[in-house]
Amino acid sequence: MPELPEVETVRRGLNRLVKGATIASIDVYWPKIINNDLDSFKSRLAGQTIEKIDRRGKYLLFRFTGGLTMVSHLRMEGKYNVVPANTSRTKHTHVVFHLTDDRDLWYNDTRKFGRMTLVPTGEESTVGGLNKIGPEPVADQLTVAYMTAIFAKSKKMIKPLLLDQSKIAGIGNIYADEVLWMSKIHPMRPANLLTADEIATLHQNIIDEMAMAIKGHGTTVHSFSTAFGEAGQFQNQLHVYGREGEPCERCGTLIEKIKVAQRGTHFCPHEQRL
DNA sequence: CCAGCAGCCTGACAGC
DNA sequence: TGCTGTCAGGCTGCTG
Repeated sequence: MPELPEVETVRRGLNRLVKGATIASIDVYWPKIINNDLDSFKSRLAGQTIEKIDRRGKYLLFRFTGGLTMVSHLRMEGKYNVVPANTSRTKHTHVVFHLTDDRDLWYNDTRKFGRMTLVPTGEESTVGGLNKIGPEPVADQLTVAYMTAIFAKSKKMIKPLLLDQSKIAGIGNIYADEVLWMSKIHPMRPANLLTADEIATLHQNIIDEMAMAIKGHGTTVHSFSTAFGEAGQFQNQLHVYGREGEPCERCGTLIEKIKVAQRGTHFCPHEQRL
């Protein structure tokens, strides 16, 4: 569930299902997922109530009574589920939060890449990538002036720059390809060579695409059958991601897939020129 | 500063 | 069928 629209969909699902719930106890089956001392993580959360779940970029912020925040990053495959108490866990259930209302909140993660960190509320900006995270991709926080300034300073290729969470929060591999196609910009173009018109177009497309994807409840690439984010419909509205070999919707040229900065990258070689 | 690459993990899929 | 290599929506840390 990785990019911002998917994480936002999970956040909304969690607020609907477990806001106000109280943790009775916690079982952890893959300790590396917890960045804190395990016993302290469990004992500090026992008895705490979930006030709400916030989000910053791709990070979920569970706000607890008692002034605690649990920062949770899903990385590639992390998922939350709510199940009846004592449901037998699956091979990919690595953390179980037992709630006091006869339900369990599961954290499932096939590849075990996700991480959780418990900190005093207000200190979440010390956690991992949150200490240097860029503005959210919404109109009142991400401005054309800001993008113009950071692009002018960088000769890096535009795609890896869009994926850099310290520059703009929340964009991942799917939406980076999508917004570059919409903006007719080659993914390998050095950022400092974008024109003012291209930056303005890209800025608008980033904001519109994120909003549209949230409205569509995110993108579901693999067909899983559980959890909150999986009602995602936005995969039906992708223009280039996963469409290599298919004709570009605008010009008919076949979409190509290449590697850019070690990431699979889809683009139209006719319209997206270097 | 940057680019490149290994590492973290498991599962799905293509090709032999 | 089984084996091998590659790939996957992310991020960190190391190297040159």
